[in-house]
Amino acid sequence: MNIYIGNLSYDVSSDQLKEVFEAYGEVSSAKVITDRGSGRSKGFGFVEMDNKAEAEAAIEQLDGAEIDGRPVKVNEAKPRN
DNA sequence: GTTGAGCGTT
Repeated sequence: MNIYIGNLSYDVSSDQLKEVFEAYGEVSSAKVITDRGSGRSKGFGFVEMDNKAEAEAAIEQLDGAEIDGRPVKVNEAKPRN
């Protein structure tokens, strides 16, 4: 399952994002999107979890939770084009 | 600061 995380702090790295989600299950990949030109975070990211039940639990538990002082928005990701 | 890449080209 693919998960979108919005309203992320610019200080959160892909590794930190992965650590947060790993508290709820196995994370196959995690990525914070950074601006290609400036190299700075765009304030959102993605996490992939193989186990659907764990993914749904992570979304439910982490939506609105604070990461680095910011209440993040978490939901199932749209497909990338 | 809300739905992904790439930077020697796409």
